[in-house]
Amino acid sequence: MGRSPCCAKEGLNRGAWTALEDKILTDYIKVHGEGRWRNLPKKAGLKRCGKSCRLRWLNYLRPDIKRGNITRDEEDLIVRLHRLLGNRWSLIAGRLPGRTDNEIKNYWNTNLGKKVQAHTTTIFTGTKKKTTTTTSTKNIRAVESPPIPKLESRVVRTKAFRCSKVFLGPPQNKMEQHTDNDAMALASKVGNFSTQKALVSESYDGQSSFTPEKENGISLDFTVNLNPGELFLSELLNSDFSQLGDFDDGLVGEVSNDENNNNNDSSPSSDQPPFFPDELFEWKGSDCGQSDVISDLRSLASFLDCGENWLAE
DNA sequence: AAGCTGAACAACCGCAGGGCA
DNA sequence: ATGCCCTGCGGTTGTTCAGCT
Repeated sequence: MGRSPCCAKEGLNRGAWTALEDKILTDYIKVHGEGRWRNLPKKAGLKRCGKSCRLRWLNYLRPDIKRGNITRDEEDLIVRLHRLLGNRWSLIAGRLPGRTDNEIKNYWNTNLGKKVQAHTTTIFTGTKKKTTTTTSTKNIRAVESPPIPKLESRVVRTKAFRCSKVFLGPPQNKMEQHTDNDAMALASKVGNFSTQKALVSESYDGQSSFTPEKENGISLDFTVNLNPGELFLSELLNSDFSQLGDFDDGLVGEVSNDENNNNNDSSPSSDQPPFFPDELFEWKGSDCGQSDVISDLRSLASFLDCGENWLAE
């Protein structure tokens, strides 16, 4: 199918926005509201493309934007969420009121990514490498920050669709059957628990199914058909994980079977195995790397438990 | 003081998904 | 079912600025 270009580039301003442009855009949005970005520049009298206007508004002009340094709490949250979500900056930003995905992405790329990388290198090699962020005053915050937990590749791949109904397909083997049943038990136990959103991928027949992710030679292949329901990742992040059991603190950053997993791409952007609560892995005695996953979930849970306070500020 | 280097961040670009006609 | 539009997302680039030599 054809696609018209986002905007005709001729005669449009590019680069940094001027104060006047900012004012025009802000005034227009105050009057007409957000949206209709494509037509906005023409109506507002801006020589910008709609995309540019949207970006400028969302990343800079919005009144609820929180400017200033990323706090340690925010930094910690970013690291933890990134560990689980990967480069899902918009999702991460959704947990950081006033912060934009662009800001978080930039901050990650310039600070946290390096720190995490350095930390990972240290873990793998046992040697302390000098980081690149040591001298600049801009990086004082980074230097003062505590060691960042190792970036693990346990990333939840998310898609924003809902799931409310679960269908148990015929078990293909014992382990898969067990997992299915546990998943159902857990889903009913925690109500709105919404890992489904993160765990499932949509199949072509309109149903959703767990993607048979192969990790460490273990197939997680089982099918759970889900209709769009009420579950979102945000709900997952808001879920009361305490219902899942007593979670310890301090699990983030623990080094587990990395040696067994180092065939994984360290980049979180690659497809990653889903994470599951403990109940899904009573069979976890097999060495298939799930302890990391569980650790991540626990970490997220404990973190979110303690993190809601400041988030609510 | 001038040039160089790297960090920080704003902005751009291309792609994908959803909605609608 | 198809095609188009709109929007959002993530990766990348460009610019500015501070620190260092």
